[in-house]
Amino acid sequence: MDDRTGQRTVAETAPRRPENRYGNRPTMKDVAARAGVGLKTVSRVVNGEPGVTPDTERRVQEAIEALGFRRNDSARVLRKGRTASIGLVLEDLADPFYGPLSRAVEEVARAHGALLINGSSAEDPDREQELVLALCARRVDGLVVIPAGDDHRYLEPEIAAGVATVFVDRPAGKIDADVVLSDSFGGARDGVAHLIAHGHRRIGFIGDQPRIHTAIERLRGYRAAMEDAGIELSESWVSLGATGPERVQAAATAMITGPEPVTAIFAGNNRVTVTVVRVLADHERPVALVGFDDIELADLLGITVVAQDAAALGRTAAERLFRHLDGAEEAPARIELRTALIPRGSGEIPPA
Amino acid sequence: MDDRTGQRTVAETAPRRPENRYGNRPTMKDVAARAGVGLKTVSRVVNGEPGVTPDTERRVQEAIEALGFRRNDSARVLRKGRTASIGLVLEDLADPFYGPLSRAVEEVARAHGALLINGSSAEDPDREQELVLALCARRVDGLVVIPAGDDHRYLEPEIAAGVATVFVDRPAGKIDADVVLSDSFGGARDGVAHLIAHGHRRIGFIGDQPRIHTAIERLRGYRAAMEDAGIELSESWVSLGATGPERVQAAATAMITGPEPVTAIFAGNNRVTVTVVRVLADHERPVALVGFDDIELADLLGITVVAQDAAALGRTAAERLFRHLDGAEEAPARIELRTALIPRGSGEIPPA
DNA sequence: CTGAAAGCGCTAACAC
DNA sequence: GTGTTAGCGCTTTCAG
Repeated sequence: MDDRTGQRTVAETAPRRPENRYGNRPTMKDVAARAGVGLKTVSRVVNGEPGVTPDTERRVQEAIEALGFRRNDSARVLRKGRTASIGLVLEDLADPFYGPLSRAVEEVARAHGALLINGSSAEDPDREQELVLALCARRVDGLVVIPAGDDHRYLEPEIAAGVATVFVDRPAGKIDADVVLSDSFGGARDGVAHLIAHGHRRIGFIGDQPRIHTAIERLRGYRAAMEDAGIELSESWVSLGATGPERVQAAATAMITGPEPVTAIFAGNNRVTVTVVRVLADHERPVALVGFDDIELADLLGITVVAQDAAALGRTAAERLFRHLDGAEEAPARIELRTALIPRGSGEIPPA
Repeated sequence: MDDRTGQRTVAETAPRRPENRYGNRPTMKDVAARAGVGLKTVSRVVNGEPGVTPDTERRVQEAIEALGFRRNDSARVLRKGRTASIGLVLEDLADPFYGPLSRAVEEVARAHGALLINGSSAEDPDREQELVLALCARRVDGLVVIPAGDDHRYLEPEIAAGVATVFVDRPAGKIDADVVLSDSFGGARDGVAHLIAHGHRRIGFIGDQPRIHTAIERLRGYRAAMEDAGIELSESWVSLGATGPERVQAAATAMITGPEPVTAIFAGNNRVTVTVVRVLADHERPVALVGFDDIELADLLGITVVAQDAAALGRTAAERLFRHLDGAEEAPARIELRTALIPRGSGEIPPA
């Protein structure tokens, strides 16, 4: 059983206690026994605490090495009460808007020594709640939530119990909490005003489902721009609903071929824009287009967009989260990030 | 202190034990005391175990509600030895290739009641190892890894200790482990053969850094196609390296303007393709292009690609992982997914 | 500088 | 049906 032989195959020299449920892993106790020291000394070495002789430390390190010991953070968490992990609940990680956002949150978490648990709500309020509560049961230190639902009172006990929470992209429903979002209203208004400045008056708006805050805000921006220009709008120019290709395609087709055909379309988000671009590509009469959200390759396709910075959204939210975790006692705030209109051609097409 | 008043504001009725580090949260013990039952009975109710009278159950549920109790999974994990979470280490969640992959892994995890912890290695082997070991310390049940490094012996003790591990996109280095990947060699060969079939003989290859397995495989495919066609290739047609825009732009420009200018380019991945498309857009002489990886809007730009299914990669890997966790004793395998050539125009341009 | 004992909140094993 | 006890692997406290 003696293995001072210095073999490289660490795994084989691990102790074989039969009933250990962690796949038979060595514990600090095992390390202590092997190094001939007390449990607490091992703890000190593992955590880099002072007060250990270099010689003792070496012996402990050797034992750790030989046994292939790795501290069990579950036990640590139980004792310390902090998991050094945060949760991020978003709509769909497969959406190109959320990848950079998640990555930005991860970077901030990493800088604070925390891991990130991701979850996709699929825009389903029940699933959002289920995920959030699962994360709370894991005792994540904090939560970044892109809300799917519009009632977050279920989070009140958690927040009261100390789970720092920041909402992103859309405000929380029925509770007072931090939120970081883009200026959807202003961005949409600017985009539509841009189309108006290029001579359009019959402008369509295709947006997401009305229960989604950003959809409503962008629609408000559209209406404001139209009103500012003194344009009376036809309700046949406005379409809200699911952003799947079928619905959007139908809506866009109806708008450009209907009785009062639009000469321009404002697309409410990246998914809408992509589908509208496809529809317009198959259409002979040129129709102008401005889309909310930037898209990869939009420059090559000459798509004018109102860009929001997904990474900045995530970064700002995460930084605020960690400021709370570090003890800052700031009142819930609403942080709004500016959008940027990027003209690339499609928004500058004159009315037919 | 009695609060049978049935107030809705759950948070306020929670007990105020002063020194609890979980932000003062009620435990099962508190619930038991309040419901006037034993600890184990609460545990039974919380976990839906049988053997509790409906009446007792109701009283316990009420106490849970009133206190805002939520089971502490950290303690549960410590006891049970399973965290019901898996880790996914990839290169960069902001890359559109990985979003869908991560989402697919998440869906499988969800179906098995597990959460997903994501981490980005930024293609840095040290960071990959750091992340993987942090996940192991958290005692994730399993690991899906898109390797950045080429030596994974550091994982041997973990795997031996029972951490199920599946590699994706690239094989593990120096250890024998499951891997799920796309047929990079075959895909690249098909893509280049497609260009050759359209009359090209001077074909460039721009790929990722040579330490990345897929880069090498795709280059091999390129060489194989060229050799099959009896084309002797000039080394000035081949360029491997970082896939940042600067390097790729320089490489592409050199190839199309050099002494032996290519009439077609095969792009080794999505990032390369995007940059090459931009370069070719500014170039007067038409140059054919086939890219590895599909890209959003590639259909509108008419980019011919060799598509791999990122979601299928993730799903397959995760399913294999959970099969292991469910006790299947399968030997490490290599699963290769087919790629699909999608002609859209850019690959069918004849040589100038 | 070092170690023994207590206990984090839960579940497993066994009483009653 | 229900409760009691022990203990998961670690950190905290406090004594040597």
